Order: sequence, then C-alpha cells, then structure tokens
Amino acid sequence: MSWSVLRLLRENPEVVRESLRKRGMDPGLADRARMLDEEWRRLKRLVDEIRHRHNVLSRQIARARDPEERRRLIEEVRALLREREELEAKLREVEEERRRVLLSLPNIVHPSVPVGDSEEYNQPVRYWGRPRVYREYLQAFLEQTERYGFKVPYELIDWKPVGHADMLEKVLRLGDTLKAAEVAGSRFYYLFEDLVWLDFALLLYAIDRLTAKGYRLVLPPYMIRHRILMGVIDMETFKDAIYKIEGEDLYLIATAEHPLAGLYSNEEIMEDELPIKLVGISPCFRKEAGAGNRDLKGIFRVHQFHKVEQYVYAKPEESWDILEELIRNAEELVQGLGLPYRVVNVASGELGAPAAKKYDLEVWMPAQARYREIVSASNTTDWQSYRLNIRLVRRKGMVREYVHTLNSTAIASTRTITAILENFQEPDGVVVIPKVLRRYLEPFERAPKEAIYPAKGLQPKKGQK
RNA sequence: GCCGGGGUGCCCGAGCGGUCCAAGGGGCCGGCCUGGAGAGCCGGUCCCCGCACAGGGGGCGCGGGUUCAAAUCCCGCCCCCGGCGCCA
Repeated sequence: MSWSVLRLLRENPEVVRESLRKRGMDPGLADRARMLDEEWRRLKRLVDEIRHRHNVLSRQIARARDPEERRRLIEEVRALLREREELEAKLREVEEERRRVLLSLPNIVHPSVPVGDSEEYNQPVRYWGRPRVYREYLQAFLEQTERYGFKVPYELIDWKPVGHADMLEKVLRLGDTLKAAEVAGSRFYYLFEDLVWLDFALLLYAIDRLTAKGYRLVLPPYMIRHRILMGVIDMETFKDAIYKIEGEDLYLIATAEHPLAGLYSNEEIMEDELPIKLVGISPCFRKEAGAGNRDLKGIFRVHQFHKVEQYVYAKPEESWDILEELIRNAEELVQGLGLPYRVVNVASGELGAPAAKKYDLEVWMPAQARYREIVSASNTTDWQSYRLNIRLVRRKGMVREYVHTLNSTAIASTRTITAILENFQEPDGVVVIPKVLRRYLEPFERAPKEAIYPAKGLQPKKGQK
C-alpha cells in the first residue's frame, strides 16, 4: 500500500516535477523529497541491521544461565547500544525531514487541468441559463463568454441592477454589515427576517435534493483537532482560513468537508461499501486572511456562513466519474434556482494542494458583470486519505490501497443569497424567490413566499435612520 | 471536575518484564474437496525495508522515560465505560 505521489517519486519522478511546474512551484522539491526518501531507506537498512544484532544478543542474555557469561553479554550489548543510539538519532532526523517534505507535496495535477498561474487560465467547460446583461456591461459579458468560443444567449436590460450589498442594506434593509463590524468586525453580518428564512430554505432545498439521491445526511462537529485538519488541508489554507480555539487543540471548521473526511480516519473500508456518499450541513468559519480588501462590501466574502457539502469516499477507478457527478449535482441545484452560470476547469496554478482537479461553478452577477464562484468541486484522489490513513480493502486477494475522496459544495448560503439578490431583482427592487424554494418556506407563517419586498419606511431596525 | 475500571491487528479477545514469530476466535481472501453451493480441511489476512525469494525491523490509544530486554513497569496527554458533581 502506498501513496500515489510517493510511488511516482520513486518510479517516475519526472511526473512529480512536471506537476509541480504546472502549479508554479519549484520542481526541485521533488528531487529533495526523492533524495530524502533514498537517504531514509539507506539509514533504515543500517539501523535495522544493528537492531537485529541487538535483538540477537538480548535473546542470548535471556537464555544465558551462567552469571559470568551474562555479565559479558550485557557489556557487549552496551557497546552496541552506543553505536545504535547514534545511528538512530540520524535516522530520526532524516525521517522527520522526509515526513515534512512528503507532507508538503501537493497532489499530482490531472492531465485534463489547464496549465496556467492565474484564474485567467481557468477553462470554461459549459454555460447554462440566460443571463441578464445591463446594456453598458455587454462588452464585459462577451469577454467572459464569446472570448472562450461560447455563444451564450442573454437578456439585455436597460436598467442598472443594484449590487447585492446595496440590495441588502439599502433597498431591502434586511442586512447590516456596519453594525456587525462594530460588534464582531468586518466581514461579519446581521441578516434579518426574509433573508434568514431564505438562508434556511436554501439549506433545506439542498439537503432534500441530495438525500433523495441517496446521500447520507450528516451533522458533523464544528470544531476539529489539528491532526485531522492537517490531513485535509495544506499549510497555506491553514494560515489563511483557520480559526483556533485558544488553549485547546481545536479549530473551527472552514467547511463540513473537514470533519466529513475525519469520519473515516484510520479506518479500513471494504471495496463493496464504496462509494460512500455523504451530505453534510454546517456553519463555516474562515479568516479570509489573504483576501486583503477584496469583496469588503456585502456578504460575498465573509467570516461565517452556512453550507451544505457533498463528500464522497470512492474507489480510485470511479473517482473521476464521481467528480462529474458532484459538479452535476451542484449544477442541478443552481439550475433549479434558475441562476445562470458557467462551469470552469480551474487552472493548475489555482488548485489547492489537496486537489488533482477542480471545477468551479460561477454564477453570473448582473451588477458586477462577472461570473463569480459559488460552488467548488474537487477530486483529492488519495491526498487526504493517505494523510488520514483511510484504506481501501479489495476483495480480490484482500489487497490494500488508499481510497479516493472528493468534495463539492452543494449550496453555500451567503453567496447564493448574493446571486439571488442580483439576478432576481426587478426594476422596482422586488426580489423574486425561486419557485423551488417555496415549499421550504410554505410551512412558516412569517416566511416570505413569492418575493421579498423593498423596505417602505425607515423602521426595519430600531435606531436606524 | 473528582473517584474507579479500561483502550491490544478489520472485529472480539488472551498476554501484564525475556522461553524468540502478539495465544485463540470471528469476518474476509486464496486453495483443496463438490456437478454447484454449504460443511470440512490447509494456508493467508497491521506497517516498513528488501525487485523477488530468503530475511530483517517496527508496531499493542498518543508522547516521553526506566532496562541488556517493555504490550507488560513509571510519568504526561487523549479517548471510552460506570459512579458522584456541575450544566444547557
């Protein structure tokens, strides 16, 4: 049983180098890893040999009846022990370094991933829906569609759509990021009334559809240990995204993906149990440390939101089909809402270390005149399962391997809300609620049903003028 | 949080300083047997090094320590069970 990256490193290191190059990383990392691995194997052989001699002597001591001989053997072992100590120290050192370097290696980039160091190189694979395009934004729209050779039908409008942030705070007055900033900091928000119902309706919609497809519904821990976290993400993400609980070995999850991956850590999974399809629901907490001033307005990029997540444990030979299934599931949900979108194959330089390939689903935002990410689906192959020690046991000859794992957003609450606020607003400021959500609002007396209406007076919140 | 009991391979479970391989089951895999299946019998079934064979090393919740020798003794941490306390 071995990790695919380690196996390649030994058998075909050029593939690893090439993959690193595609990611814009130093291919020398592969050579360094390989050298360390070889050095480790060399030292291990030496140490094992000396340990063997030690064991042989120890057994002789155990059998020795004569106290004189016993004393002599113990002396001999003591001398050997000093030698062993020294070599073992060296081995520990190399072993630790090897481990560190191996764990820093990103997944191998899949051949179908477009090569490039920025999202400019993301490759649109399909478009769906009929975006509303404000007259003055037509050029921008065409640059995001026809430039890639896609003829996308659109509806030209001559009234300027209001951005989601202003919809939230000025038109509907059902969100307050200023007060939230005072109370918690920037990138936090208060949502009120109809938008809270909408948030929960979106989540229910997603779990309803996915459980209907046979995905097992899970409510996971919202905090996890360091050990698990390091099994699912790389250092980069750790620094940028993760909140730590002070004085405890606990971290707030940035997505349900993390605890869902942990669910089978150190487990063996029989091949006929696979695929295991899960749908998790949780809040997500993100520092957004690397975001700078991007998307400071509104609730597009925030420190907390709700998300329904798909997570699958799969056999290696089926994982690529399942990646397609996951992105299709997400598309069905977004189609159901009626939001126009495109799917892009994310460029190599923009892939996270865990992913071999990633699709983003980007929804058209009429007020920003841009397609923006609301869903992300990755095949992490055996990158996470190696770290979390999640094995696959084959029936045939009981061979062991690592399972493949995949993750994908189903619905992320705040981003989907921003998309709804921009796409389904009417010129008079009314926001039409997607029909598919209505059954999840129906049972509640005070929940909105058809639409969300602009604030009339000045009273949505006490003290606001 | 306190007191007591406990964490052993995929699962159950014995071992509680050396007599080498972590006993014995179960499940699973392979083989024999069978027209086929079952039963039965034989073998395999933690990880690593070794192309392979032979062989070897490590591993008994995690991390340290004592010893020539640790699953077994000592220390710290984590988790599970029972009781008490506290508490949504």
